[in-house]
Formats: sequence, structure tokens, C-alpha cells
Amino acid sequence: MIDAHEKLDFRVQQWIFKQGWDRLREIQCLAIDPILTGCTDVLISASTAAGKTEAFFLPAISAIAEDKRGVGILYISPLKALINDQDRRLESLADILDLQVTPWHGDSAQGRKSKLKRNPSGIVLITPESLESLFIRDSGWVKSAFQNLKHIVIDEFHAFIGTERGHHLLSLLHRLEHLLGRLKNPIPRTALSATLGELETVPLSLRPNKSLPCKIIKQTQSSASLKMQVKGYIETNTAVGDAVRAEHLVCNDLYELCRGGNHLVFANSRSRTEILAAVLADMCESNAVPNEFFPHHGSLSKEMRETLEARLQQERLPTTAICTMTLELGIDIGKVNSVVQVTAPHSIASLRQRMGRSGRRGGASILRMLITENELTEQSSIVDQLRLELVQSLAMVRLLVANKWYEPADSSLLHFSTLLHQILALTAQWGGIRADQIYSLLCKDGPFQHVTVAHFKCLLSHMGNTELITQLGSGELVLGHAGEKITNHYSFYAVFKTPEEFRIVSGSKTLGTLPVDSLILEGQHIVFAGRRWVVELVDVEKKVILVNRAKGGQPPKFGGAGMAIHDVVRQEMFKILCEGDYKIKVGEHRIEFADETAQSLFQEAAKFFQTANLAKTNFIQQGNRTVILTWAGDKIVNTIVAVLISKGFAAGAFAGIIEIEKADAQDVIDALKSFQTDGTISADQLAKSIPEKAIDKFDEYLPENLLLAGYAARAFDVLSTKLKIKELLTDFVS
DNA sequence: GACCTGCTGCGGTATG
Repeated sequence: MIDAHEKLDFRVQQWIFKQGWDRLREIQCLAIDPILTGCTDVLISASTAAGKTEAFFLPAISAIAEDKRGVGILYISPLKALINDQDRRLESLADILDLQVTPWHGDSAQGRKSKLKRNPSGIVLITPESLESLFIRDSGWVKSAFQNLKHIVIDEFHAFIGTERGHHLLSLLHRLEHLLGRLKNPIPRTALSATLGELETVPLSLRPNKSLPCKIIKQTQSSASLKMQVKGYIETNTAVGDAVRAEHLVCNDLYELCRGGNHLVFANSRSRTEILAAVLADMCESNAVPNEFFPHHGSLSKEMRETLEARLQQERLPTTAICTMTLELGIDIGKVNSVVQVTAPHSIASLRQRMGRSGRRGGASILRMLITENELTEQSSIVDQLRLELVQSLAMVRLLVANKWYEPADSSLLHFSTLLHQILALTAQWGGIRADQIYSLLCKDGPFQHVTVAHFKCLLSHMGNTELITQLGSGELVLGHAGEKITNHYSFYAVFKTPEEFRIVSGSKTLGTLPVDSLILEGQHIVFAGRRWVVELVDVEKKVILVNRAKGGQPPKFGGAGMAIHDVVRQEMFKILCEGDYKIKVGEHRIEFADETAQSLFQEAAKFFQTANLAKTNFIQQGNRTVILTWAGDKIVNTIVAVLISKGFAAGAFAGIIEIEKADAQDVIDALKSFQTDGTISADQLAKSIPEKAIDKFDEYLPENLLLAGYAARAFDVLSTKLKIKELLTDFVS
């Protein structure tokens, strides 16, 4: 192990020495052999700033140092900003070895791209979309430039797993191996990530056809400790005016906790981000101190975001960013003093990623969660009485800290939208291609292995009928009229969908953009970029909203869908309510991590849970309404709701609790019993009643039956639901 | 009671 670094290229060793490192980290030593040999894929799982990128590049660069014909390393990133960071970080190492590094994305310098075109060599840093555009526009160059490719590395791999974009990436990598004649002798892939749940399943997500084995390298000694606290707040119902709004208590605490240091506050929605930033900036103003609270989210312009990122990184002025997931991935902002999560996190995986942003110079990570619950009244719902937002937050903390568990990706998705995209892309790339070639490349040996021959045939014939593709007399498929039009536009390269957005302009300055699904009226007051504005003009043609500064205002309504809580999280919530205790057991001790308000809110919830005997009660009759407590994830909850609606009930779900209006519990139970024994109700059947099934970018071009099947696989799980209902009915005592 | 990511080629004008 000590001598591992001696296998690296001499100049790489010199570079390590120059950095003043006394030795390589464990993961860096472990990565040397597998990457130098290049006979396996490698998965490197280690926390942020543990040196994952170097763990790959030190041996990979050593492996290509002697042979500079063509591009040797292909680095793929989900973000342009990461490519720019990586370009900067690789500069000194690449200089020593006289290696060319080329960042290649929509905004990178044309000069460096054309240099690579003339003289392909060294390292290319690229996005999946830019790689797709190279395939379609210049696959001949790709074939010659990458002929000598030794390694592919994917950064922030968790951001791809289970998504449309991830499937696109896998398809691109497979097409690359095919183009280079490397299907039998695959190019080794390395995946880097800090947040991977169920590690042993990840290699299949990296190479679904298993044509190479995968070596897993995991950081063992995690020296970093975690300090964490859940703080509770109560939203009072007293008359407007003298009410102590929980929001102000939250902001008072944020002001006290964050002022004077560097912090990240994750607020979960762009509108809440704007509200908190505005209130905190006002507090600075009324206290006559310089403002150090700024918003950061996807609707803000690149310039505003980059200014804030630079301010955080420089560490000259104390800075707190109130942000959405834009600051979750590894953009270079250095480490911050602490991370605050306001309202419950959406998933443990993202909580873990956020937590990793704090902890300076080997110090502890500090994470606080600020959770607000409503004051209880006679009319309070079960959700309020059970304090579900707080209980969910506590359960997530336990799963993160004690179980080290994160949500795995949903592997049941069919990705038909991306399959259609890839059929068009392949046809555009080759000019003409046979149906059986497409099938074997994408489905039989490629990443769409779940697609049946029948589905594939149906898709192709529908694409023919809609003029996306045309079959020549020779049997070859070429692009049809509609297919030409779609693939010729630059918007084709990305497989994910973006809603139309309006630009928000004040004077001559663009402040950012807003999705059009929010209704904005002239004269309306909005909060944007941390300030208040009044809308002067909405230009529908130019998609511009003109605004002026204003004194007061309501926040813009941002659109969006619901979220999916995993089975494991709901089971953990059930468990802590049953036990009446959420504290984490460490040896003989039980660690308290909630403040007094959060403790008493939890006690209220546990008392209600016990009094109503909810450990053993799944069906509750409340007047003429029936309530079902399943403690299952949202896929099962949604399936039960759809089943009940299909049987004529007025059912809905809130925070995982199913409510059926004007229904007798016994009738609901009978309906569920009949569903259980009825073999004819399938997920497809349930999906038929959904009015809008087109969700992904190319869904609108799919034949009805595939659209149905794709939606059904995403939203419903009939088998697990039947099992869950069996369990619920066994416990039922009428 | 949601969030985020990415993409081209060309024509116009300004600047050195």
C-alpha cells in the first residue's frame, strides 16, 4: 500500500510531492491498481473533498502519459460549472505532463474546441448533451479522435442514476463503445459519488450488460463527525396582527445562527427562498448592518448566482446563501460553517449531500433542521395531530445517521421517452440504419433491456405512422419529415424537459426567469432576487415581465408536482411513533437531537398515536369520512387512491394518509378486498383514468399503449399494494 | 406540498 504511488508516472509523483501531501489518502491508494490496469470498472464512493477526483486522475493520467495519440480520458459531468472547476483544477497537473485538457460544453471557448478538432489528444471534459451533438453532427471525427480512449469517468454519478438523463448517458456510452468497435473489449468506466445508497446495486447502473466487472472503492475511516439538531416552531392561530408568526421566529433564529459566518440555508422552494432572503435582508437593514443574506436558485440569472458563489468561496465577507438544490452538487464554494434545512427534506439522499457541504478543515459537519407545525385546534387534521412533518424529519435524521441509508433509484421506470429520443439520434447519426440493428444496440445489449420486442415494434411502427422515421425500399430506416425537423433543432440534444419561462427585467437588467405556469398579472406585487417588485408589463410575445422596485409584496407562485416519500421512511416514522422515542441509540446512551419545542411536539404526536391505538388501527371512521393509515411509501399510497377512485370513491392522500369522503369504513374495506382478489385490475388499467400522462420530453410522440405502460410503471405498484392491503386487513378488527 | 440539469450554426454588430 505504501508503495502504491510508485506505480504512478514519475511526473505525477513529482506533482504530488509539490502539493506538499505527505501521503495519498486511502481511496487514492486503492484506486491506483484497478485504474492503471484498466481491466475493470471502478466505483469510488467517498465524502465531498475526500480526493475522489484525484483518486481517478492520478493513475488515469499516468496511464495515458506515454501515448498521446488521440483523446485518452473522457470526463463526463452533469453540470457545466463542474467542468469549468475541473478544468481549473487539472491545469497544473496537465502542464507538467504536457497534456491537452479541453472543456467541451455549450458555453466553453470555441478556440479550444477547434484546437481539439484539429489535434485530438489528452483529456476531454464534456456533458452528455454535448457528446450527443458530437455523435449526430460529427460521428466520423468521434470515431477517429477517440480511437485510443483508455478511460471514461463520470462525476456526481448519483445525479444520473435512475433518471432519463442517466439512461441517455448509458446509451451514449454504449453507442461510443459500438462506434469504436470496443463492445467485446469495453472501455473501463469510473463513477465518482459521495451519495450512493445500496452500493452493491450501483455497478448495474453503471454498466447494465455487465460486460466488465466493477471494483468498489469505499472510504472507510470517516473521521468527520456530525453535530445536528432539530428545532421545532409552532404556527399560532391567534388573530392577525399580534400573532407571533413562526416564520419570524425562524428568521430570528437564522439571523442569530448565521450572521458573521458562512452558511447554507436550504429552503426547499424558490418562493420560500425568496421570502426568507427578503426578511433576513430587511432585518440587516433595520439593524443598520450590512446585508449578508442572499438567495440562490435556478430562476436567478447566471451572473447573480456566480457573484454569490464567488463571495462564498473567497471567504472575505460573512455570507449566507438561502438556496434550493442549486448549491447541493459539488460546485466550488468551499466549505461552510453550517447547513440549515428549513422544512422537511425531500429525501435522505439530498439531506446527506447537503450535510456534506459543511465542516471546515476536518471539523464537524453542523446540520440544523427548523420545522414548523400548526397549533392544534378542535378541527385539526390527523396530519397535524401526528406532527407528520416533524416526525418525517426525525425519521430521516435517524435513517441518515444511525442506518446510513439513502433512497435507491427507482428501477421500475421504462424510459420510453428517452428510447424514442435514442432511436431518432441513432438514425440521425448513421443516416440510415436497420430496425434489428437499433434493437440490438439499444435494447438487447444496451441500456433499454426491459423493453420487449413487442413494445419496440409498436414504437417503431408508430414512429413510421407519424413521419418521425421512414422505411426505404432496402428496409433501412431514415429520418422522416417530422424526425428531420426535431433532430435538426439544437433543443433535441437534451432528454429532459424544461417549462417555458419568462424573463424578469427591471430597467435594462435581467433579474432571472420564472416558469410560465405561474400566473403573473400587471400591477401584481412579487418578491424576486431577494427584493420586492411591482409588475409593470407582461409581454407574452417576447416572454418578458417588466418590473419596478416596490415596497411590499406577495411572492410569485412557483409551479411543481408532489414528491415521493419512500417506504423505508414511512416505516421508520411508524416505528418511532410506536416506540414513543426517536432518540438515536449509541452504545448504552440515547442521543437527544431535538430542542424543547420539537420534543414537546413529538410527545403530543406520540400521545395522540397511543390514545387512538394507531399502532394497531389502520382504518378510522371520522363521521362520514374514512381515513386509512398505511405507513407505506407514496407509490403504494397512490395505487390505493387510484383503486378507490376507480371504484367510485372520492379518495385523496395528504402526507401519505388516505382520506375518503362520504364513505363507510366497511365499504372501503370491501372495495379493497375485491381489488385484492380481482386479477383484472392492472397498473395500466389504473393509468387509463389519468387525464395528463405525458410527463417526459418525448412522451407526446409515444403510441397510447406505451404512454400508458410508462405512466403506470412510474406511478403505480399493484403487486406491492396487494401485499400491503393484505397486511392492513389482517390487523383490522371491526 | 418541489427542485435541477443542457443544447447549434449562423448572421449581425462592435472592437482592435
